[in-house]
Amino acid sequence: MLSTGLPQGAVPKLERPGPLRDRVYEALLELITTRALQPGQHLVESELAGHLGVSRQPVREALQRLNTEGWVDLRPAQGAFVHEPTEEEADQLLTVRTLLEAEAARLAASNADGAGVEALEEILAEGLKAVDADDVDAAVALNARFHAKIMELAGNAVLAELAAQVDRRVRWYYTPVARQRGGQSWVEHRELIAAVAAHDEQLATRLMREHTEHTRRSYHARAKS
Amino acid sequence: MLSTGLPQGAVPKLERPGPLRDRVYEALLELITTRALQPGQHLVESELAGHLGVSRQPVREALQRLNTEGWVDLRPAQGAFVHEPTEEEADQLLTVRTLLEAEAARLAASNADGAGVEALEEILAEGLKAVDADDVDAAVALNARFHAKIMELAGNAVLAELAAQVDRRVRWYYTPVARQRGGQSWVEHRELIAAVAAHDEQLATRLMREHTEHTRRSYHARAKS
DNA sequence: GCGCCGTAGACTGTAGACGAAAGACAATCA
DNA sequence: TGATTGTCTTTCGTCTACAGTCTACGGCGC
Repeated sequence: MLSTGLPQGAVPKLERPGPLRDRVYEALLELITTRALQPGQHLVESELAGHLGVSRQPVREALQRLNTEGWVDLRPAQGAFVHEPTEEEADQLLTVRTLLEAEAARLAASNADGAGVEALEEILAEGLKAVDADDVDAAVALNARFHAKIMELAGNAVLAELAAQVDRRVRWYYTPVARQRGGQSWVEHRELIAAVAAHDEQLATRLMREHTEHTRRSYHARAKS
Repeated sequence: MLSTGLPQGAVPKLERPGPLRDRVYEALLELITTRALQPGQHLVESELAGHLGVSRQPVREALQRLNTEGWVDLRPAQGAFVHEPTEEEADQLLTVRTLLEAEAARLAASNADGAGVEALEEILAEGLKAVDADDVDAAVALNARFHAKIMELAGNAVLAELAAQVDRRVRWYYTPVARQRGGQSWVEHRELIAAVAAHDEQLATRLMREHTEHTRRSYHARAKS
């Protein structure tokens, strides 16, 4: 028993800066996903280091990580280049995403309890509100939160980690068209929640699969235009 | 047209050492998977560096990569520790593996041509030969090659990469029991090849799912003993 | 004897510097 | 005029050095 008399949870853990490489990683990922760094662009270590006010070392380590996660290509003795997505790769990513999300939906339907369903419905409500208000940014963000919550309810950490990576990259390729589909998908979300609440694994799987397939179709429709 | 008169394909491309970090990565991964470095062990950078005859820097970068791929845990300001697999995590990994392999089987059934099926049958023949000869190591290696070939036939690079990572880790957790199941699985492989050759996607999916589920059951049977 | 505090050691995190390879450009020769 | 070669700049890969932080151990007070 601690005898300090301090409120247990209130201590803010003495906010530490945390490893520099992680912050560099976050910063670079942000720059990439927001298209501030364009696909194919050559990332010069010393430039980034100077720009971020750190040494080259943390930058290198961040680039390493970005490389293993597929955001940048690390050509030996030549440097880092922002990955250039191809049509084929985008399609393959969407296939994998469909797979992972569908499984997550199945597991969520299997595991979800009342509190989980409630949380989903809360996000749904906010999402619909955002759509009504034509707040596309909020709608997109809430969409991500919805899928993340499904993942959480699935209770499979490994699956969640893979899905998070795949999802983020899909979102990157997909941002140009993401805004179009902002509203539509929430109708599908509602059905999915019902299936999860009813513990209907098969239905949940099917709905999520169709849901992500819609996304794929939207993507291809744009790609051809 | 090159006028050197050198034989075109015969030049061995002047084998370059390649980035040091990659070789360190390979070396460490080998040490981990072979249990030379045991789970939970503290990996001291300077020790590894000295042992491998390189500086700390390449070691750090290799550890970074091993961290993102889940082989080691990198506790801030404390160093790298070989990841300790839990029962729960192993189970989750097996779930994901089942998912990925089943999808690969489906895609393989959809895409495979004569040459692909032939390659599978060749591996199968070698595998059965290894089993007959009680050569467990060869059987295990061929098993990996078989699954890798299925992945290749699936023609989805993203899927293949994820599956390779998951597979390798499953194999790591599973090595203690892998040897038991050396022979049994080849019977199942034969059926799978037939399904792929017949382009029967559903059957191929089902067979692969059952196949990997057998693996899971073996694992749990061992875990409880 | 028990617990707390201070100190020392070890290891990581970060920075800076040097050598080497790859690409670009210009000068030279056929 | 075209290709080739030499040089030069840029950038990466690696090494060494220093500062910050955590852990462990010994001494001190209660």
